[in-house]
Amino acid sequence: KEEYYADVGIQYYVLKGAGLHIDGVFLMHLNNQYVYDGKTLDLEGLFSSSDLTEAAIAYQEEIPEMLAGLKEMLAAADPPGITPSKHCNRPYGCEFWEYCMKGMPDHWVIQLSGIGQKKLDELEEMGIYDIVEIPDGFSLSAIQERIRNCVVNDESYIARGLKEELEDVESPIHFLDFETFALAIPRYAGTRPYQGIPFQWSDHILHKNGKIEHREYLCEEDKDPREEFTLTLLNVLGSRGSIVTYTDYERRIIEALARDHPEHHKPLLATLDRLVDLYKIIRNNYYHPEFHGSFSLKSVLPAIIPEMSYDSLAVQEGQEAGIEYMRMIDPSTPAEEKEKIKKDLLKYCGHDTLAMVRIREALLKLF
DNA sequence: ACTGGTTGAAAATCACGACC
DNA sequence: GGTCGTGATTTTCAACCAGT
Repeated sequence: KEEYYADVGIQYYVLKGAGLHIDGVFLMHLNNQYVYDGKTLDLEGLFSSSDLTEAAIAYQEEIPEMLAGLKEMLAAADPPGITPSKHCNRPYGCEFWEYCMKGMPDHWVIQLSGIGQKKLDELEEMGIYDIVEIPDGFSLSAIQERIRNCVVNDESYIARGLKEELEDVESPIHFLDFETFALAIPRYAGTRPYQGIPFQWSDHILHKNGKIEHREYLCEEDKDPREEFTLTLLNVLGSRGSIVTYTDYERRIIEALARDHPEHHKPLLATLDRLVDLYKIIRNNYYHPEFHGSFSLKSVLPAIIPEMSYDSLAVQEGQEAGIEYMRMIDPSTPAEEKEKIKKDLLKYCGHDTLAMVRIREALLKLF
């Protein structure tokens, strides 16, 4: 990747400047096609490296000038006058993002879902930062046009098909969410680097009579959780009823489980036909100005159900769940700490599935 | 009959945003 | 960080046309 050249170049500059003699510069890559056999890691297969010696040396001439520029910027009384845009988060997030964003409008043009740098530059050229100021003729995608309309008129968008799609399900309706962790160095036989390993599920089941039942699973031992995960999951899903998820992440995990566990292949594949993606339904059929351009559960939930916020949760996003789980199964974590993590994980995952129940319910009430 | 340019459809690539 | 679907953008390529 582009950014690694600078990274490697600067490391070379620092080490060389510290007096080390450097024969060559190499970048090591993880081979994500490598499958661990469960016994010994084959380092040759796991890693590959590319020789970037020339690129690192070529980069050296840019560094002194760059450093001078950086020093000057740091010594200045005022922060550099750079308009915040996409570059602030690419390739990595900038720690001044919050600070620089303060001056931007509540409905900033960057919130137009899917907008690229080109259109943003055009708007900046015209001095337009607020979605309400976008001129009529300006070319926008269907979804961006929808966002603009909703913001300008301060109203939500409800497509005709929303009710129909939300009701195109069979009872009992399962609302399902998985948590996974992904390790760079594979830990279990038959897995690859960064392969997502599911360790927890939550299922809110809406029965025909309106009763809501909650079932959940969390692997508590330090072992490959997939077998137990699969068995408990198949048991709770049974053979009837739609399975609602948010995005098709769960589908992909189930497909991977079916691939890696031939003994459960059939029943796992049978669940795929029952999946319904609530994210897709909302993206295609509904918008609320408080989404601020994002259809993630974290944006959609507070807009539709303000009282169900994420603030009170110890675990607030998926990545954190995986990290906390690793801490929970770590033998060096004290028992009471493990207990707390367990509670937080169950609370988080259950919160997401209940959120889906409530969102669907609230959207149906619009009709 | 050949060349060069244009057009438009199809395919490939890229960017984005969602999940973990 | 990985992965995937979606939609936009770019590239490719064949068909077409005008001019020689």
